[in-house]
Amino acid sequence: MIRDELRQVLGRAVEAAQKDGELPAIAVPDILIERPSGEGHGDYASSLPLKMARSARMAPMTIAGIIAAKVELPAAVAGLEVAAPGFLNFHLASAWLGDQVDQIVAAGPDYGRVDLGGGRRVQVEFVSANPTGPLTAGNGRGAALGDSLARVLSKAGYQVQREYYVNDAGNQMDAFNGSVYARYVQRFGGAVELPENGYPGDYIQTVAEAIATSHGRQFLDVPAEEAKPMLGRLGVDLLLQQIRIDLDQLGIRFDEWFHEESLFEAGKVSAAVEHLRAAGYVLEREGATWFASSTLGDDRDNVLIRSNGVPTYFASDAAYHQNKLGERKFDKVIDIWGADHQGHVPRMKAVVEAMGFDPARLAVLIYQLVNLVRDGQVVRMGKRTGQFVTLREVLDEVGPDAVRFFMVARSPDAMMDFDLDLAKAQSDVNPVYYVQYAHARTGGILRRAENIDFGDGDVTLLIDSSELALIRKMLELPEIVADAAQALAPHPLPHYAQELATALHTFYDRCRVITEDAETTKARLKLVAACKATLAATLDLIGVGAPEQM
RNA sequence: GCGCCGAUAGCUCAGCGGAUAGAGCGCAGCCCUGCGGAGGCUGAGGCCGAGGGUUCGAAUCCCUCUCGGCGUACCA
Repeated sequence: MIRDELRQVLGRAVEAAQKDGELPAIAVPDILIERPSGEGHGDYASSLPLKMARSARMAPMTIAGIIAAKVELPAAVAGLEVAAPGFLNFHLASAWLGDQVDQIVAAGPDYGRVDLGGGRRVQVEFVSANPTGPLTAGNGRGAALGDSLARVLSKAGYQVQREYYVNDAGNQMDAFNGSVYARYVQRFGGAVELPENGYPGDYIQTVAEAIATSHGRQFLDVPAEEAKPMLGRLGVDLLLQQIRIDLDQLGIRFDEWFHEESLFEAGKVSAAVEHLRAAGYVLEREGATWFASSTLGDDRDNVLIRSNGVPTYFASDAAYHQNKLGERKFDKVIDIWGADHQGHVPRMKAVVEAMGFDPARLAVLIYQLVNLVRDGQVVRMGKRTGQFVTLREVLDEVGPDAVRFFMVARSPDAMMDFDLDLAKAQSDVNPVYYVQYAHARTGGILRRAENIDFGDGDVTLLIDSSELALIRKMLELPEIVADAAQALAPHPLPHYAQELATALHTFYDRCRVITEDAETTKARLKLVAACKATLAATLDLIGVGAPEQM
């Protein structure tokens, strides 16, 4: 990446100046290369002289002049200028810019790839919604975020595994089992009340109905305490099936569906507790077994095993993370949770550390919850309340591409009001269609020029301001990928996609591609092909389709 | 109470230490007898929640406050 090259070039220039005594031997601050905002500030800029001024006890402009004199510019850079109050502005050479078009065409769908990961293994665990109900619109946000992040990391040279953690153990399952049982019995006219903290949602009746259809009334003859888990098991399977279908429609495939129950079956949960005990982090108090998380920065201790002998969700989660980090040995594990699990973060970090792992190997991403707005009213979401809008409804109403684009575009930190009516009303002017249209347009041009071989197109003919602007915009993709991978934040991608689409449309409006001028035609076709590849790569990272025609 | 997150154009949101604060939608104009007008161009519209501080420089960092979301269980 040219950005890294400029960083190195500046570093060497400072070093040389220090060696020659033109600059004092102070510690050099991090060299940041940024994209200047205004016109006329070049393609890249650095404020390094400003940052050095204080400790060097020299005027920023003087430092800038010294660095500029010492710097050895790569061929890509046509000029470097010093600008008040102490910026260094780089201008890219248009010959080099044109050359990048060839590079992009050669890279094709691979364009944008950077090697940050060096093949290190990263696991992204996301969605992981309880299989006690359908996915909600809120889960859709975690789904879009997680999958896009996985795509970005993969593009950035990591070996990525996508995992869905199925919470099919614990006392919420008891509540679920009892709920399905009640609806099942009621279906056949029996009088069994929904359990006290059961699931009131209508979908439980749908599940019970489905089981009644496939299995008949056979569970009525089974003692209740045996029938409940059997019915619950069938219910979970049905719901997981639906969850897979929803995710599939969003273009999300998990490499692994990891069942919490398997940890109990293999004795991993008690093993984890014993592991913590051996490490000296377990204490018995009030009849329960506690994890001493307060000694590791959490503000309170946490129960691992209740006084009734039943392990908490936290205990199995400890075992789960031991499995991820210790047994499967991922170099990095990224958990993506909704804001309602935010309180779980400090103890999870603490338990990972207590088990002897470097806590930096675990990153927990929290995304703020989604408020669904319908008829101007916020719909409170939650499977326990039975009041929620399903992902399915949103998918049916707005379509998967718009859902993904919209969900990925928001910073995870920002709470989000998803107005269904608005999303529907806006769907025909949705930014995603604007970007997809740009891609289809490149497809249309190339189809029209099928019989023209533009392989030897001369890129030095691309000199219109809109052509150069488009090339510059395409060159940003690898930087965006690198930044997104580093920050674990894919949300700049949709914004970039829009800018790229605008650059294409502007070019299209100013420059006719297919003309009598064979040479210009070939050069521009090559530019269009490069843009098509860049758009497709960007859309792929977001997880939406890149249609050939619309 | 304490902790985490948010507050930027009429609306939905980017920007999160740099040079005149951006985009989409909406609004007001303009551009088609040429490759897909689901397009392009121009304009109006901002005490960047409030107040202090740090810095050559703050929407961006620190402190206080206001409002909103979430968390603060032997729930998950």
